[in-house]
Parts: sequence; C-alpha cells; structure tokens
Amino acid sequence: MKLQYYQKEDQVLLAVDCIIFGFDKKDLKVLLVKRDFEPEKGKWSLIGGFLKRNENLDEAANRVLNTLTGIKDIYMEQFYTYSEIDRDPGQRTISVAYFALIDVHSHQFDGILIDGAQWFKLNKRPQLIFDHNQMVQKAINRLRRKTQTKPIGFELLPEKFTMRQLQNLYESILDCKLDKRNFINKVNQLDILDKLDEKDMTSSRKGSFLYRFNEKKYKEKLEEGFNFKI
Amino acid sequence: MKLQYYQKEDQVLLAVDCIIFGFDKKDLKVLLVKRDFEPEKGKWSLIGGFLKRNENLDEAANRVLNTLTGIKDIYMEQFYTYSEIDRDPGQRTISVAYFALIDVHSHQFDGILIDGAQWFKLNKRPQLIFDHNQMVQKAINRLRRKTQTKPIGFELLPEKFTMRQLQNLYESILDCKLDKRNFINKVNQLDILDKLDEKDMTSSRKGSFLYRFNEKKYKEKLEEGFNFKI
DNA sequence: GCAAAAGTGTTTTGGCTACACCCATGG
DNA sequence: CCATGGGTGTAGCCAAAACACTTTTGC
Repeated sequence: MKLQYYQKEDQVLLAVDCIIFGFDKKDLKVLLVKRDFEPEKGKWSLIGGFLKRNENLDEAANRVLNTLTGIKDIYMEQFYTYSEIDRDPGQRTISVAYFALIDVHSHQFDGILIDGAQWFKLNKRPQLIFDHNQMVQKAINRLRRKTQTKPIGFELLPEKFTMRQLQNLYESILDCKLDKRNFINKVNQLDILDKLDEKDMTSSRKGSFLYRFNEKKYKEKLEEGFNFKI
Repeated sequence: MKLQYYQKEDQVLLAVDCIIFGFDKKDLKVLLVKRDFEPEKGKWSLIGGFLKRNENLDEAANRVLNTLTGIKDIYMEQFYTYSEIDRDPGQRTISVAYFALIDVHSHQFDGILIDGAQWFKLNKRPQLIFDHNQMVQKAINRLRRKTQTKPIGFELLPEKFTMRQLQNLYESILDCKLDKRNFINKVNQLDILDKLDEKDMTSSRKGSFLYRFNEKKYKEKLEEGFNFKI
C-alpha cells in the first residue's frame, strides 16, 4: 500500500455519465437506460457508473458504456464535472460527464441493446433523473460548437454514406436547414472524403454516390492545424 | 446522516487546481505558489486544495483561491478533470481544473500576495509539479478560444482602461500582433464600452481616452446570442 | 411521361485585412 | 520645434450566402 499523504481530507464518490449520441436516418438520438436500482429506480437516466481505484476517467467511461451496451473502444470526450451537493439524493456524488458519437446501426453491437436501454430522438426524450437533463443540453451545445472546428459525425454515420446523409446529420445537429450546393462545396474543399464508384439506390431512382471518410488525409490536415468548419 | 445507497463503491480524493491569469501592463501572467507540504514540497505549483463535503466545486475553487491569496468572489470557469492514476504521487487524487482572470493590480487584494505566491510571465514560468504544466497549457488554449466568442479580459484590466491596454491584452493572449485600427473598429462594433471624458496621461503627452466596460449593454447582447469575436 | 431525388456554378455581398498620415502635447 | 504615442478611413480581396435548372430512371 502506497503512503497516504492526505489522510485527513474528505473522500467522495466519483461517477461518470455518458451522453451517447446516435444518428438514425434523419434523426439525432440519445441513448438512455431505465435505472434498475435505487434511488429513482425505473426512471430514465444516462448511462453511468462509478470510477474505480484502478482506472482513470476515460477508462471508466468506456467500461461503463461497454457493460451497459456492449459498445467497445469508442471515442469519448469529457466535457464537464457536476458537483452540486444534492445532485444525487442517494449519496453525495460528483459526476464527470462524457459524450460520444456512434452509428445507431453499427454492426459493432448489431444495433441490439441490453434490456432497458433505448434510443430517443433528442427532442422527444423523456425527463431524466438528477441533473441529467442539464448534462444532455450542455453536450448538445458542445457538439454544435465542435462542428465549427472538427469534421464531426463520421462516427455517427455508417462507413459508406451519401452526401445527403451527411447533410441531414449536420442539419440535425445544428437544428437548421443548409443549402445543398454550399454544403457539398464546403465538404469537398475539406478534401477528407473518398468518393466511391458505388451508388446507394435505396434513396432515389437515380441513386446517389457513396463516400468514405479518409482518415489518413484527415490526420495530415489535422497536424497542419487545418480548420474544418462547415 | 443521510441514507447511503452506494456503500460498496470506491471513494477518492477530489482536488481543485486554479490557473489564475493576470495581466500586468504588457504581460499575461499566471499565479503560482511554492508548495509547503509533502510530497514535492518547495516546488512550484498551481493554487489548489481538496473538495470538502459541504461545498460544490465552484465553491471549493473560490475558497482555495481566497485562502491562498485573499482574492474573493471572482469568476472562475471549470475546464477539465484530470484523473491519471499516478498523477499525484502522494495519493490517488482526481483534480478538477479551473481558470480565472484578474487584474494583477486589483485593489481587491492590494496586489499583495501571501508568502510563497508569485506572478510569473506565462512564457517564463517554472516547471510545475504533477500534470500542472499540462493544465496551464490547456487553460491557455481555452482562454484563446474564448476570445473568439466572448469579450474576455475586462476582468483582467482595471475598471478604466485605454484601447491600447485592451489591445495589448489581446495580443498577449493570442500571442500575435494586431492592427491598431482594425482592433479599435472591431471593439467599437461590439458596442459594449463607454468612452469616458477622462484621459490617461501617463502613457503619452497627448493622453489617451479611458473606456469602461458597460455590463448592461453586454448582457443584453449576450441574451440575443451576439457573437463577440475580435 | 412523370415524379422524386441527385447533381452541378455563378453572382452578389459583407466582413476582414492591409495600409499611412495628421494630431496634440510636454519637454 | 520635435519626439512620442494617439487617433482616424478606405480600398481591395476573399469567403460565405443566395440562388435554379438539368439529369436519371423506376414506375
């Protein structure tokens, strides 16, 4: 056992809560679970759990997500720590909030969720326990701001996607209509997509070309400090 | 004593660390203290302390700052939580980092600091303990990004200030030269300053007009979602 | 042949940048 | 009268926004 220098200080419970954003056709969604323990058992809640001694917060967030959904090793970003004294009526708990982006139909988990977990359209989500509503709102704001500097959302789409799908995604995140031509021009300027020879024939008679995210190009541009504003 | 619902979970020490930015004539500075307890006693460190049971993190940050410097009730912003397992060799500690902006010559504390505390020019700061260097770097990045959306820095200046001082401040934060005329034009467009009838005569023979931040105008524009990019 | 979505360029506009000279004053 | 910092306006450029028609093909 390591020497304990700060014996007299108060210790607290530290939790992580995950806002998992998903994209499904035209809708931005969030993954929620029905809480199966007290207090507030049976109410909708974010996916969360407690930090353990042998892990850091990023690891805790991934572990919690994996345990509750089967989703593994995805990119998660810490964004704020909530510490109001009575935020959790069960016991004094400080919670570090993370958000993540995934494709709702990812084969990673075959779109199958554990019992009690469910995707909700962002604007039709139920009331959540504690300060979780606040967390979701702040996560949305972060996500919006992030679109202004990073090519967000390739995690939210399948590997191959159409321009229209990408535009729908940006429109859901930013909650506004975008001009089709301007959007395509800007995305092409970023020069981080490969246009494939395949077409998606499900959306129209003409069919629309599929694109794939080119991670190599993206990383090169990232190094150069490129700005990915859409 | 409240019911404890989560008895079996690990508890941890939660600290706050404060990056206090100050502005002094032409230099952006950061306030550091010589650590007077083990481990790493005698080395330079951020101002920090542990969260207590009866306070939230914002309160803890202000209490810690007040205890170590006498500075009271200033605006502090939480920006990241550090949780690497061995970040503090003394004991497993998670630390929530805050940054704040103040005028180095504020009468609030008469510019007098407690023993062991000292202002350092940002680019001449000493090596810090633990992950504190990392924290300072992230805080600087936040501060820079913040200039693009909020009229930062009125906290960093005295109540009355000249355009030149404001420009110096932005130049130190962004670490670049700005064009005098463009800067003044942009600031005037924001329309959140009152030009006073007074002049500051210390900087030149002609003297330069003093300005004051108009908080009312600022808040009105803030409500409307105005963007304060400089 | 028509409905439904895909694909494609140009023009306009507003904001950002670059830039140089006169002013007021104390010494 | 001169040295020092203060104060002021404009022209050119580029990036963002607005905008409409043709193509394809399954039905």
